Amino acid sequence: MANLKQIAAELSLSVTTVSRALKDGPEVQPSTIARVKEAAKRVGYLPNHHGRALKTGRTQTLTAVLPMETRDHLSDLLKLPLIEGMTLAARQAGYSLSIYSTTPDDDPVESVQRQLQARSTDGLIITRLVSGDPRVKLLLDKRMPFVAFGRTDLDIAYPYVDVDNEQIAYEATRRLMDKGCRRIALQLLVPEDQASAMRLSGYGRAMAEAGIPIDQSLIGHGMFTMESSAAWFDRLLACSDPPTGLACANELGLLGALHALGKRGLAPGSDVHIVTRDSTRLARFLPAKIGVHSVDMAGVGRKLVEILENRIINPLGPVETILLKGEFEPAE
Amino acid sequence: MANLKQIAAELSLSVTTVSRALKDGPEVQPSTIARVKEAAKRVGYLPNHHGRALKTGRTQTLTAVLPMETRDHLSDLLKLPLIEGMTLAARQAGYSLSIYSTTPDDDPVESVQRQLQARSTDGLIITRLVSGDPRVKLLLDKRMPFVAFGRTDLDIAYPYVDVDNEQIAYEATRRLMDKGCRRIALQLLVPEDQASAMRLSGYGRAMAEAGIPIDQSLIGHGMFTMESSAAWFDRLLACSDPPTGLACANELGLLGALHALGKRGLAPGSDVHIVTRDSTRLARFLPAKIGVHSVDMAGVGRKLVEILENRIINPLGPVETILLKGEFEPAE
DNA sequence: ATTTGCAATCGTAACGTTACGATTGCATCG
DNA sequence: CGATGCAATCGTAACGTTACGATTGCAAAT
Repeated sequence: MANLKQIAAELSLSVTTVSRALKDGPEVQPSTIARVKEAAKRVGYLPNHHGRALKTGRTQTLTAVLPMETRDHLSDLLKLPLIEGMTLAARQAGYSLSIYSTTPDDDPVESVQRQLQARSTDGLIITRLVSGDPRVKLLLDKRMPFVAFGRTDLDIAYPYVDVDNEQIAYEATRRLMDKGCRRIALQLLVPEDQASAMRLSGYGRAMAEAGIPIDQSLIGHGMFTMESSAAWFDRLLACSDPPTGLACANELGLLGALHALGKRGLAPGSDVHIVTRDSTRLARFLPAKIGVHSVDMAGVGRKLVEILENRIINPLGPVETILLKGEFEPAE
Repeated sequence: MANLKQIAAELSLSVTTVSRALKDGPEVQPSTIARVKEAAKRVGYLPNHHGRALKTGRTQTLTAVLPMETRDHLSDLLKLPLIEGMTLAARQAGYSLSIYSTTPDDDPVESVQRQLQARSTDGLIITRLVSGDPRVKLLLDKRMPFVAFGRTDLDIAYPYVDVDNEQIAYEATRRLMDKGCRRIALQLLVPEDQASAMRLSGYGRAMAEAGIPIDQSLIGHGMFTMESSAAWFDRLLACSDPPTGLACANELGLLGALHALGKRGLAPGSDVHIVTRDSTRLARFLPAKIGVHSVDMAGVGRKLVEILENRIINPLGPVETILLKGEFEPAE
């Protein structure tokens, strides 16, 4: 493998000059730069990542910490476009992206701490923020560049990209009301999950405006998988006063609910009106009338990387935040 | 950040001894080892990744090259469990996993070459093999440890994990015939894609056994997205002699086809029998009778990492290959 | 008393890069 | 003509780690 030393020897230059020439240092004569670059190309020189990292402290690696909801790998599908968006944007910016999957058994704070201490990454992307998320404080304290997908309820400025879950849930609930629904079921993940909390808040706002009291039994927690969603919705449908509307947490929640409906011979769009969030565009292709809030997760991924990159380059720069409105698409 | 030097200074030992003690070197007195480890723990020592990598040439990083089928991030859903399986297994083995997404515009060989030259990874996971895939020869030549998800038609031994697509497609076709189908449509990706080639071969075998001539118009290529699948199947259904059976390429192909069926008011399981491959377990939850070949992609991811790890540790060891049978699950 | 053998530890160099502070050669100025 | 300034380049040290070949101290053997 070619290195600076070899190129230097070949051209009777110093390693320093070669190093500088390759980054167009103003101290080097243009003709020398050209000679060096030609030689570098000829011998197929590529800078050694680790030599550089050791010297500069920069690794050109970003790390995304992604939680798996369940132990057996059945994760929210939005992660796929998110990952693709992040990896592509990272690559374009000259970074490589490392995925750190965590299981429900992992302590989220410890996962972050490990990344911090090893100093093997230039920046961190954290997701699934919880109320008062301790990772935010930790990362700010340690001055590790990071960006969050999602907000939390802390009174600190930090960079994030988030979807306006409150607004989306509000709108979703309103749509269902427009269809005549008054008993509206809502899927959430866990109460600590800040996105779920915001969704609950938006749902509550819409219900309050309509003067409908909230029935706690219609609010489902732990809707991580198709199985849990199906079982939950099946129970609801079996009640004496079953829901006529449903706001799903995500694609998996939707599929589970449809399964429960199908088993009872009920039709989505007539017996029960359904609205869901969707990032794979899957909901649109189901043979069922479903209202869809589509969120461009690949775009979120790109934005996350962009903000993180700025953070790394200029740690004292303005704290960028992005709040995306979901786009509502009525069923055809 | 704590380093060997600091620990050495604190204990009045040499850096060498500290380094050895931390890896339980037999040259170091047990009591010294204990002292060193205690100190390391106390100051929160973690080895610097880049110092080590520079010295040893090992990076403790694996890279998975994953192709995006389309420019706009709508990828085969099997990638999600695959990624999760890989990242978890990599983490357990002490590696971090880097995802290198490629777009249809990227040259696959060049993508691999870049990884090779930068020497920033200990091993490569390549996927979506094509006929006579040049990457296999390249990686063997350059002695870069790698493992493939999928086989190719080269007469060289190399490590891989693959799904028996020939068998799955054969079985799928047979199932459809058992339902009485004779006009059976088949979804493929691209002709070069080796998995598609195997599926075509299995389909052909079943058709030949049943004495049914193959109608090329029933074989759909480019079934990467729900859109393309829907459009294709819609055209087929409009024919004078439409298919009564369909073997889908994957979840997205299935959803697209269901969409086309739904638009025409046709029912899966009666008007058209459907069989699909599934790794997200999504197909099982659709309100439709669908035969499912379920493939445990998280398991595939784990196996890939396992084999790659062995390859890195012992490059001259036996070439491990794994061929997974798909598990057929009839619709309930 | 000197040598030998061994256990425990050490010092140095090296991996490839970059930052910093020299050093050189040459033209220009007073 | 000697001093000054500048452009171009250089040498060295350092990042944190590990490999290799010393070196030390001490007990046992000659």
